[in-house]
Amino acid sequence: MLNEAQLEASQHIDGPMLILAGAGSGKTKTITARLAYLLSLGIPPSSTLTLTFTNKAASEMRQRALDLIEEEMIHPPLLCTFHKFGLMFLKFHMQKLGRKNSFVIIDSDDKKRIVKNLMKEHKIDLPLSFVATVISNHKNHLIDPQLAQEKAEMPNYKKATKIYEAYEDWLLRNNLVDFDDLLVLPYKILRDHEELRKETSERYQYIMVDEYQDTNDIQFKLLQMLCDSHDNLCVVGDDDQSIYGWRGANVKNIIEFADNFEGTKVVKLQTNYRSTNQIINTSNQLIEHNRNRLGKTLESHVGEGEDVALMESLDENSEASKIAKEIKTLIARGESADDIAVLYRVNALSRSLEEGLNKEGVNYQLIGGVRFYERAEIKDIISYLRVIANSSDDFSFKRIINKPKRSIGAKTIEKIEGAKGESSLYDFLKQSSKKSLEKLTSKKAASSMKQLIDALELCKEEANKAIYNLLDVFESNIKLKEYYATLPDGRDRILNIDEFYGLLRDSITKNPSITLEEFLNDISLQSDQDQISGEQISIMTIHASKGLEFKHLFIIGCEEEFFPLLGEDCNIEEERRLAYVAMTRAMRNLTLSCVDSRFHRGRRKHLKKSRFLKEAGLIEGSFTLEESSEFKKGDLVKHKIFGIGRVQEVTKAGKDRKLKINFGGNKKEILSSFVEAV
DNA sequence: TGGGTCACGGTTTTT
DNA sequence: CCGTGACCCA
Repeated sequence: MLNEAQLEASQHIDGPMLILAGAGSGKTKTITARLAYLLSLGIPPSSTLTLTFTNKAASEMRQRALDLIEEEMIHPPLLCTFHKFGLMFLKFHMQKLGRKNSFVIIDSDDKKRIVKNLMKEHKIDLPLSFVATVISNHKNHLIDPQLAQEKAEMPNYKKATKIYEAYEDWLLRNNLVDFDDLLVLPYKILRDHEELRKETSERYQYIMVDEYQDTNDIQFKLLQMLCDSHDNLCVVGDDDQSIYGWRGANVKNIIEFADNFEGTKVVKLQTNYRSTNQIINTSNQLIEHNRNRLGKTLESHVGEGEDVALMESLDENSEASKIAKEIKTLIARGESADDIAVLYRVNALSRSLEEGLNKEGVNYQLIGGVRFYERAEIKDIISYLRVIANSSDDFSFKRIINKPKRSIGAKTIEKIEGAKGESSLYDFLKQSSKKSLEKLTSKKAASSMKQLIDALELCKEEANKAIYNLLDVFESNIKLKEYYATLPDGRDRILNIDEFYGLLRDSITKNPSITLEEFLNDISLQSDQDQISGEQISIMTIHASKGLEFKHLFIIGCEEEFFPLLGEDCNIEEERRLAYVAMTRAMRNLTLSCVDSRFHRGRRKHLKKSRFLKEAGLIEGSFTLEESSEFKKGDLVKHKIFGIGRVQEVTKAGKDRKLKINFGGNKKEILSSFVEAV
């Protein structure tokens, strides 16, 4: 049954609509109801498009929508993530950019490795994350390497844009695309092809977007293109739950939606069906400290429950053991394990928690962390498969050329790269005779390279004719499992490899006509939530908990520095939204936990309680950062002699504070009483 | 080429 | 603390 606002939203047909849906307000229910309503009016399923943030959200919605629809459908409505949509679009239209559609998607780990290699090659030494961000930002703002080069002023940016240029070139030559490309390239194609733009937007007459608060600039632009011939765009989101600013998500998209789309209908869903009064009140109190928001107050429909609990511990070990014990009690009481979760702000906190759970014998599953597809052995197999699917992929080829060991080291690769000219490593080796390779390198290396190519050729053949047998051919020719068996932690690795093989066989069974390329692209779009399955408690970062709910929830690490996580460019409002998201995952019991000290990066650190605890009304007291020191990191201050500078570090000095201040490159340590705020 | 030791630096979050 | 990369010797 839908409530009044939900019904109103679900029965709106034409024109733009913004659904402001608070946490637990039946957002998914409303969109799926709307989708079902549109179809019941006779709108063909194929002319709807629903875009989500994760695969899990997409499949959940698909299931729920199909449940609402009576008749069988030949073409179910298209429901997928933005990136998946981009991928499908590129498969059809990549040639419009003069590129092949047999490309393979690289993940962020690959991207980092490529950037790293390029930096080495160009003898540029900058932080990897900085360069990666510069590249991503430029791509997402449609600034090509040449323009970036012209615009860059600071030397570091100039250097970074050089890498940007080399990186784009590398992707192009190796027939690879990264995550950004999946959105940027479709946008460029639509922008430059009016006919196609018209055709595409006419095809998708009704577009819905979930989690709109986390869309970025390019997604917004892409949506504009898709709405070229109509304005039937319905977006759902909650500005208070925008937590991906660091990845380029722009809260403005949702805050200014009504300004961007004329005649927008706005519906607010403010009744919460998930959490008790206590949880909602605490969360509301917290989020009211944010200034940049549209403003809404959630009301609980569940009624009274237990108070939000605060757990204080001496250190991370006693925190973990207390939580493990409470969880054991809950389970003994008959609660189901999959109703219980523990959340943390940073992955680093999972270790002590895991130890505590293990000690108490609590089964858990860690969502995220070192991801399955990023394990070395899995990446190795993926690299093999990539080479089999796409012989231009030098990056993957270099990863596998000496794994298992074939006595092909850096020297040999260098020589081959020097000789190969324009063709890819693989093609070069394939075309060269053994004799000519022997002239280039050692006899041993030449013959093992030829052997490798022969084995891969066999795999290629098999992949094209009977993909199901590929793995057998692969294993008997490459013997990767045998190699891993010799390693110290070989047993786990073999298990992972078998699991991966199982996955591939599984998707072949589900879709017998799948190509290797399709399989590879599918797995790179997989997200962490896809692995959740019941009977174990879950532990994960707050980001990974987006969209989920748990009856009993613990949030650990509620200390200044860890949460809010205070870093270089800390966005305190986003941290607060993150806390809000975390708290509103809880249905019945919410426990916030903090410790006096925590062991981190080899040191024991003394910590203050999180300001969020105070803001949420859970503790009294006057110890927040603002009150304990007039100045904090990032503040602008003025000194009589040195002028204006920025605070970089605050340390205690008796009663006073010592500030490390950067006066335009000139760094000084000064007592806080000698400067004033600007 | 490959295996060993040692110094260093770093993760906040992810499609 | 841990993992990576640089460097050295067999």
